[in-house]
Amino acid sequence: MFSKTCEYAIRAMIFIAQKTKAGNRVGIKEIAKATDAPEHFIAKILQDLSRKGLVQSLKGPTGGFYVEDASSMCSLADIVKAIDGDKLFTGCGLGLKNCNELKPCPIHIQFKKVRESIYNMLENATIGEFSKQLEKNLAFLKRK
Amino acid sequence: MFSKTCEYAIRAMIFIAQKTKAGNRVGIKEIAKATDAPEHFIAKILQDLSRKGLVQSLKGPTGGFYVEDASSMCSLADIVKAIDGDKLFTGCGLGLKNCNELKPCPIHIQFKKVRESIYNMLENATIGEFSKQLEKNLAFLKRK
DNA sequence: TTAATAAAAGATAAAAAACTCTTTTATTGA
DNA sequence: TCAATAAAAGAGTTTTTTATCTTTTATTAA
Repeated sequence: MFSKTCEYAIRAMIFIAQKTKAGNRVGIKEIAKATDAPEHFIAKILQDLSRKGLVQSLKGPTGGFYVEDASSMCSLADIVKAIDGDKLFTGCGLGLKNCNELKPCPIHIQFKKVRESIYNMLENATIGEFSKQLEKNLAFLKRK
Repeated sequence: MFSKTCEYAIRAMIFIAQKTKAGNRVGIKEIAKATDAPEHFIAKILQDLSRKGLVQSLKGPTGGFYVEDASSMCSLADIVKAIDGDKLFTGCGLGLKNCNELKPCPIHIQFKKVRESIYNMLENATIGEFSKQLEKNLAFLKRK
């Protein structure tokens, strides 16, 4: 469904949002541990998200990653678009470039419905909401 | 959503089923052209599907690929499972191995619904049905 | 103003996915 | 039986994704 890069990104964003709410900035090492992701890899991913404005960061001592108020309202769809692009939401299920209503691929209609339900889910799911769940221990981010 | 390999596989299976209904076996070259796939690559994929019994083939002159009656009832879900495995249907949306009802990841519940709708769609979509659409020119398989 | 800290940036490596080419095997029909 | 045909099998190559390592830049606080 999502690339690994995107999975790491979502996990990291949720974790950072939670820490921000608690009033802390958080470093790469802690993020990597908490989300069970390769440290240098998640660093690259966050660099990218930072350039795109989905997360904020500060260098130096007491530095780290955090999210601005606006960012905690960002949806999973925003993250997925930033990392994987929008092919999941708009592309043809069979990878055909010229698939459309007029010249549909065989699974066009069925696939459209599924895509819409995925999009709705991701669009309505904000990072801030999830970080609440995390805090209440109603959800988890670690693999083991 | 699906790997490219899987997309090619689905396109090829639909095309072969249609040709079988018309009473013909069909060669790799024709399949590659009709589904806009790399010839040697789709050959490998069909070898695999053939070993798994989803498609049949005969070597030599007049040989080619075809589907047994039973195979034309095979669903998209069968093909996806054969090629991509079942991680799309069972895996965690965030790639967590230990995600479950008791210890859910933050998107667990939402994701479950989406996965179920994907599975239902793929399970209820048979190759035979699509080949009918193809024949009636109600659907298409080529990229250009 | 300097030592420590932490992210940014750059370069490289490993693994997986996508794709290609060549040789072998099975089948046909002349 | 033999030449032609077509898939199977084997052995690559290329590209993309995932991951790691090293150096640089920015910031802080002592």
